[in-house]
Amino acid sequence: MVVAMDSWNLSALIDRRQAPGSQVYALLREHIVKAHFLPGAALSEKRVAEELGVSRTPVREALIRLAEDGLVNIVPQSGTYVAPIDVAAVYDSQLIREALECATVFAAARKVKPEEADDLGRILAEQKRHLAAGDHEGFIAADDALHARLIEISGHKGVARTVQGAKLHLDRIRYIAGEDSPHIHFVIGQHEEIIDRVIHHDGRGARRAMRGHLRLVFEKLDRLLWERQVLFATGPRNGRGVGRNRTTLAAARPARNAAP
Amino acid sequence: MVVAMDSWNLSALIDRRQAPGSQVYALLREHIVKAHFLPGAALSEKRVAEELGVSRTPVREALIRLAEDGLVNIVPQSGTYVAPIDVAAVYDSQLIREALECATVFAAARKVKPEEADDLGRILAEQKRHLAAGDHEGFIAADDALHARLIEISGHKGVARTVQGAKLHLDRIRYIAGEDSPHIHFVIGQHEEIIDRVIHHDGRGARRAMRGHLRLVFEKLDRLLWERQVLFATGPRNGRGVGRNRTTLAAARPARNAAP
DNA sequence: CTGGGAAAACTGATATGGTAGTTGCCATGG
DNA sequence: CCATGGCAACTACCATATCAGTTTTCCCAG
Repeated sequence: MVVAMDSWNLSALIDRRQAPGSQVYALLREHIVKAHFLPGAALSEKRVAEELGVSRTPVREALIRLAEDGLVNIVPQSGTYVAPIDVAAVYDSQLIREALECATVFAAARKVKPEEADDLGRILAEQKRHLAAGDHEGFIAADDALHARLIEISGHKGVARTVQGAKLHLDRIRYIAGEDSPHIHFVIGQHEEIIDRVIHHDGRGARRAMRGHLRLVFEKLDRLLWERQVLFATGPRNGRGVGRNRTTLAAARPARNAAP
Repeated sequence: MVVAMDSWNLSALIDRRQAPGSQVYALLREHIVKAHFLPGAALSEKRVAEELGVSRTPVREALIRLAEDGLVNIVPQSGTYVAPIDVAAVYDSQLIREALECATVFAAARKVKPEEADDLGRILAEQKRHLAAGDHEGFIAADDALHARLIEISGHKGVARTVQGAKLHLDRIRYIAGEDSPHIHFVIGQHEEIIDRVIHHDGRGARRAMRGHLRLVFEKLDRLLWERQVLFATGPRNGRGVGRNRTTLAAARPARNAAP
């Protein structure tokens, strides 16, 4: 049976001095990506609103945004459920990330300026420091910062947003997988090579290094995806658990909204 | 002064049998992309709701989605305005589209199956027919269908969504530009080459052809972008027109929400 | 006629009430 | 014991009311 999940531990309450809307979205997204909310869990507007101490309106708006990100499925007049990890969506996300980060790093190698090169070195040093200190959280943050900075240097800052959206689905597995150490040092080395080639305006080399880097990172996630495949969704899912008794199979559903 | 734009001609009313929410979003998006709403125009929740005969709630939700697409700017406690055509965003969109369509067409050449090849030929024939008949609308539709089908064949159907999002900003200029004929025939020829290479499993060739195709299409838009640059926004914009009388310049604004 | 300031009339943001639709439980009949 | 019909409790969806902040307008003093 489904785990009760009675306690959501949403004690990190909303700061009423700021607009609750964006906060609710960010909070729920984090909980879903970090697998605090398991796939299939129901996210009732009413309950979330009560738990967070806000009205249902901002909660509803947050859920709509999450549905666009593909993190929840909104079934009209039925419920909103945390989306299963869609294997196809994960592969799509990997393709998107690889294509965009390779394209931007190529451009970055052309446009990079000396002070930006220094900045890259600084972020990498920081990441090494976090690795040595065993600060996993900081390591991840530095990793994100480095990749984002490379995109920014390419002059296509807006692309970072799209990459971020794709990364959501990759991060969901990443958090389920947990990070194991052996790959980590490879990551540092690869970052070094990418930055080195960018600094020396070697666009093709930087692109090749980036592609290798992203594929190595994905390799582990891909293995996990197959090992625990049964946990995830491969085709169109009906959101609810498998426990149906006798209702006609919900094949012909109204599908009034265009939820992805 | 700003053009009055008293008549919005939103006579295409909402079908109350379906969920209004998605309809409002689609309707507004179309009007913005097709430049029926000009950049800078104010989209008041109240007025749009009255004009469409629905409540303000679904309108608000639609505006939030449009803001995520970068088509409108929501300024808290002030108003929602059609976003100027951001030159940087257009270049970002072009990079995204090129990177993703090249990556997917490469994959499509590997995976394409005979019946899919036939399908591609059928779509192309249809496009030729529309060109001969001077059916511009149909021509565009077939163009979109062809590109979408290629992405689908690659096995990364979800990527189409991201491409569609990027294409929004390109389409905005496309509609302002209007299509002139000389390029059109090049387009057909390039489509032929892409399909031909995909069918013959020539991934690299298909990718090269796709890149050339997308760049040629963008070339004209790019020229227009520079010719009429003054009409668009290059930096952070304040949304409102220039007609301010005496209020202190809204530089230090609360900016409570994280609108892009 | 000009400048300033207060109030009214907007705006989006949030809260809440009512409605249509779906699901699941439970009594009922085979 | 199992299958079925229906009711009750849920859901998301939309409409409406209220709130807080901004902008505009307009009147009056100088």
